[in-house]
Amino acid sequence: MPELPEVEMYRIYAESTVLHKKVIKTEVIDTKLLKVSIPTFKKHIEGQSFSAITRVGKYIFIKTTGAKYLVVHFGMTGNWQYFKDDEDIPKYTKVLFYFDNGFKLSYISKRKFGWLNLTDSIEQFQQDHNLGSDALSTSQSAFIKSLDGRKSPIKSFLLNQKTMSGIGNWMADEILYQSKLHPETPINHLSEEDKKTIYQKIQHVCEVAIQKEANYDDFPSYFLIHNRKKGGICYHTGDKLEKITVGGRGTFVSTKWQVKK
DNA sequence: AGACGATCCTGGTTGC
DNA sequence: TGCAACCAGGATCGTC
Repeated sequence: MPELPEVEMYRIYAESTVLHKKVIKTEVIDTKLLKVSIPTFKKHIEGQSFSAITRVGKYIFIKTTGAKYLVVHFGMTGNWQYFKDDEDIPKYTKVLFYFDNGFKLSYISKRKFGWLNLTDSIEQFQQDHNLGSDALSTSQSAFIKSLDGRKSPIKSFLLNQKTMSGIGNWMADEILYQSKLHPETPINHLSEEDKKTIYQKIQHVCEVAIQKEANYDDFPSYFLIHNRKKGGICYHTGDKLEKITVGGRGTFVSTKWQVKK
């Protein structure tokens, strides 16, 4: 699932393929994934070049030489691909960008959970959509302060993009596994030490995942992700992982390793 | 305001 | 083997 590290890879991919290229035409194959009308979309994208590509959480913002930014979210099965020959058009292509060098960029979405949008500025978009700062650029003090007065399970908070963005389901499980904390632990039961640990593990998981280019197989062996499946075993205790639901999401937990407070 | 459950969507997996 | 039922998940919306 594209979470912060995967989306960072998509950003780098776009930077090395479509940055500074001019869009001569767009083709919207599935209008449902477009948050603006097709005429508005075409008006602001066609004829413009992509001048900068940044990422906040799981969102990518492509600055155009026009007035707007193109906002891209990949949902749970999204991707994009740069290609030239028509026969190479990827399956599940939903939107196509044609460039003046003959290449195309396909926005791919298998389960249609992603979308494209336009915005005047990144800050404006963050305000309008309650999108907090990127997990990698949130300070420890801001993170700890944002936990004040909350009682929900810590995992639910990590999944919430409002104060800190980029963490999705597998990362939340990974962070809490490495923090040795049970995902259902209420925030108000966490010690100051726990909060610091969680913050550090957020940074650690993000950094390692990006360094390994989001290839799960290359992650260190103590990472939960290798065993995050039915019948998976805890790396530390050798016990079978439990599958529970937290915040409405499937959650893997090693009950002996991860303390519930 | 914060918490929480339902909803969207469809390919892949599981179960009979 | 074939088909139906279920599952996955991020963000959003409505409700308490």
